[in-house]
Amino acid sequence: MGVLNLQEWQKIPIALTELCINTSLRCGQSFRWRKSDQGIWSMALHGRILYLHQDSENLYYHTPLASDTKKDTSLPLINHYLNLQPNLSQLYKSWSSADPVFARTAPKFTGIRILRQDAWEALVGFICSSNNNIIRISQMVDKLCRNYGPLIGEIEGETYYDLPTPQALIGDEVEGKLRELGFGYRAKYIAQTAKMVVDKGGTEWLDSLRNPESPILGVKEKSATEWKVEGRDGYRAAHQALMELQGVGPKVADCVCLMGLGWGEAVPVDTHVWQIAQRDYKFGKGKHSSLTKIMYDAVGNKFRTLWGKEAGWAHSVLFTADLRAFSERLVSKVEIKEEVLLPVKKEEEDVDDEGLQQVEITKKILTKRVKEEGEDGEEEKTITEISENIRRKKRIRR
DNA sequence: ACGAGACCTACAAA
DNA sequence: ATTTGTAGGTCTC
Repeated sequence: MGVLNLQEWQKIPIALTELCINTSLRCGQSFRWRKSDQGIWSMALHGRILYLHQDSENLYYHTPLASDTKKDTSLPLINHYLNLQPNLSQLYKSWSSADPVFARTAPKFTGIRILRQDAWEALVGFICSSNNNIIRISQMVDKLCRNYGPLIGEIEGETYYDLPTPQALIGDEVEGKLRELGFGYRAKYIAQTAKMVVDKGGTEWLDSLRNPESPILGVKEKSATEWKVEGRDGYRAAHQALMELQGVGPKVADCVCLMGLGWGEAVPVDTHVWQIAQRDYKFGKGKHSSLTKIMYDAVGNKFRTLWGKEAGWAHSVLFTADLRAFSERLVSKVEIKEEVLLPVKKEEEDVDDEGLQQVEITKKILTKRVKEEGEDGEEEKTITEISENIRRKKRIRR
């Protein structure tokens, strides 16, 4: 991508704590954005190619090749797509004051904003997401666009396709073709779901499930029904309707509700969130150790109680912090220098009624070199951890 | 209601 | 060099 000439670009003053595209565009919400090595994000959106770039003071946008009328509509489109209306730092403050766990994690993950994607795009993307990683999901969505979507344009040697409509995916050959393209078992899900969506009324049917407070571009807001801990009625109805589709379980349905239909209270509970719930919110102790439907709903209700109407937004902050690609931000580059095991004692110990046990205690001295990302570059330090290892060995019957 | 397998693929880690 | 595990789950017994 050519030289970044920001003078031709439009800009919106915005702080990184209000929006951080480097995080928001690659934390697994949207799978079509590309980033050039000069830090320019690009994607085909609503019939045009959109470039984005951000520094500490401004968000810059540019629509190369677009007609003047399309350029004129880019600002409202960006406001809509990037969901710039809510005051994010205010929301972070209120989530932090309600929840010490959030308060501890959030400072390193500011500016994470839920995008307002098209419902159909979110649906397709998240059907692809099962048992999968973000890189491959992105590759799959790209293949879908290149094989079935409309060509939007070519610039700087890059071609841009938009997502295919559901109607473009109802052919009998689609499932086989998608399998060839490496979709695996998700090929059937996409093909079936496309047919079902067309059957139910296409993207208009999907949009009928939207949060009326977050309508599609150009449609006037209406107020949603009253708040409940389990989510508003419209959200519950949308979730239930989506679950009828092939390849759409509770988690994918919640992703579509949150990122494609504007229901801020939707909390997708995946393996990451379930682990967070167990580790930091005392879920899964004793009974209910697995993520059953009961537990799935309980986790969502817990977070909605804690964080309120935009619980899904807060959830995404903790989710992102848990992603492998971002975990370096918590502790980056841990290198083990030395590990020493010192025998301390070895003895036999009484165990109630059971007999004698051999007990071996060792001290583990672990020296690590840790690099942490600070404001200006990296900081290196050496950490020494000492832990006691207790190994109970054979049982000796009395 | 709950649990266990199977399901496609690619790529890192052992 | 092969094998194993895992990555934003869902469906079917």
